[in-house]
Amino acid sequence: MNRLTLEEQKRLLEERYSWVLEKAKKRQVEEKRLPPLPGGEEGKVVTRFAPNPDFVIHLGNARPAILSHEYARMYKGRFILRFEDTDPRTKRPLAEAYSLIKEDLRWLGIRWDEEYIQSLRMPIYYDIARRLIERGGAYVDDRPVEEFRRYRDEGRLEEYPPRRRSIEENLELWDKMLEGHFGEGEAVLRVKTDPRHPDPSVRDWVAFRIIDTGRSPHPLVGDRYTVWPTYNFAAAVDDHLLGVTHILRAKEHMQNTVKQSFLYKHMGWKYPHVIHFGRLKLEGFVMSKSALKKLLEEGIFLGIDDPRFGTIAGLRRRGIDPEAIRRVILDVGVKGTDASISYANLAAVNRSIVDPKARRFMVVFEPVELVVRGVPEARRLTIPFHPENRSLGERSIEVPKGEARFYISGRDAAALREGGIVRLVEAFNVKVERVSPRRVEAVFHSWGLEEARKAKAPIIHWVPAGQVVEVTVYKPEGLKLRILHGLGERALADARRGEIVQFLREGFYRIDAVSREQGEVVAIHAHD
RNA sequence: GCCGCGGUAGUAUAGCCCGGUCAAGUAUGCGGGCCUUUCGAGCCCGUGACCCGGGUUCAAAUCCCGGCCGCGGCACCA
Repeated sequence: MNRLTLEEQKRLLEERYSWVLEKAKKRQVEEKRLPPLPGGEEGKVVTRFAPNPDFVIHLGNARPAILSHEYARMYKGRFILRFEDTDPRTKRPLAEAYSLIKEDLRWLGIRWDEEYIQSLRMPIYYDIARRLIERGGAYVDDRPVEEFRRYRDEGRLEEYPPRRRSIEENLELWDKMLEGHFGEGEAVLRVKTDPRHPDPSVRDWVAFRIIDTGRSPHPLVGDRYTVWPTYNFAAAVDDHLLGVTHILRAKEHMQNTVKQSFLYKHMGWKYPHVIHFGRLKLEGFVMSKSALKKLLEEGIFLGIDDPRFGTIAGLRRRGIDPEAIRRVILDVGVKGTDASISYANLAAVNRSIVDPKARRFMVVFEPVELVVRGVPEARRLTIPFHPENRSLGERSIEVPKGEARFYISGRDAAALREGGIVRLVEAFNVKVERVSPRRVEAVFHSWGLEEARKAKAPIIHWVPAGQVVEVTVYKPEGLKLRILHGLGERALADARRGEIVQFLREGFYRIDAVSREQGEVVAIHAHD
């Protein structure tokens, strides 16, 4: 084929294999692209990912992160990372979470152009609050909540006395709030909205409340502040100040968009474009932060990155390639409906990414001894780590002359019949003589693959006795973790921690721990 | 209950804005075959969906109305 000229090759390709071309063309066209952003202009798009650092992120959080990042890149714009940590009381930030989240994002291939932490921007929020009051867009409410609710729910919010205060009075009370004249729960700053808005929660929502940081200190700023902006205030202000043009967020924020737009109106700002998408669920995985926290407290889990968790760290530890996560999220896209991804689907995508680069190793579970007599000569078998990708290298295994001992998997041993021929993959063929539960006896038959084919012999994997490493495998099954023990070939002791490998005929695994001295390996099952 | 959003095969998604080319595309799953020194990969064939009911129209997955179902919100959380 390569002796033909390029022209001849082309012609041949077109005549006889045009479908290959069409397929290739098709694939290019179908390479998943995100739909264009409304009002998206090249070089001018600014997006952000704004996690609460109260825990690590999971697959659901990764969606806005990846989509926002992807859009910023697509339009050659800016991507901002912003930590929203303005509730030291009920959603207390976790000091480690800031860096854990960044680690997860980097692993996902996300790079941010700017980084902000809201708890470090408090003076900015205070300043905007003052300007908002000066514009008559907010008032201090120092009455008990019940009273506010009564007015609100009776549709008489216009008559609510604090709402009717003068700007001067509000400025004074605001200063008092900042000076610490009020305790927790004694005063809030409310944004004036449509007092008759159909959604009561929109009516005069809270922009700032008082949190006793003496009792619940903030991990970054301790008790320096007691007047804290709510999510809606801080996020809205920052989106404007940082020049965010497009907000991509889950639909639980829909009402927040409505609330925040009142603030924008008061300030004369233009609200960014917003895209709301549905929730993303990974079937069979625990996703909710609170549920995860609870499980962790109960023990019995390997940590925040337990492979049974839908956290990014958990998926990483399980052997999922970041590219697989990216593809799945891009495939799910920006639809408003909830999506439920099956692990089979994620696994299929992952397999296609990992398969070309995963080294193959032989590991047998429930090992059964196989004794082969009559090996005609000693041989040093050189076996590549990957059937197609030779750049992954090879290892050699010695087979002695005469009697050779191996281990094969219990499952394969159980399927053997006396008198049958079986091929030890990449080695030779044997004829089975005796099968007992713990031991199989066989006699050398032939070296060649052809003979095995002719005899329709099954091809099984094996491990040479005396040259093994102990393999412990964790196999996540829902919330259970099955533990399997096996024997692996010696070369496995050289695997790198974190490497994703294939155990021949047993599926893909991530190497979780290696102890070369002890000859022990721990691996986590990713998928078949 | 109130406010809002949405419903395409088992799952996910394309198409819906700008009705016909859609007896609906793709991926994954599932069934079968080929290939292969793996039960992996690759290749081929098959399977299977427009929530329901009305309306508009020559023509509706696409537009309109109603119903049903799902989801989100209704915090001094994010």
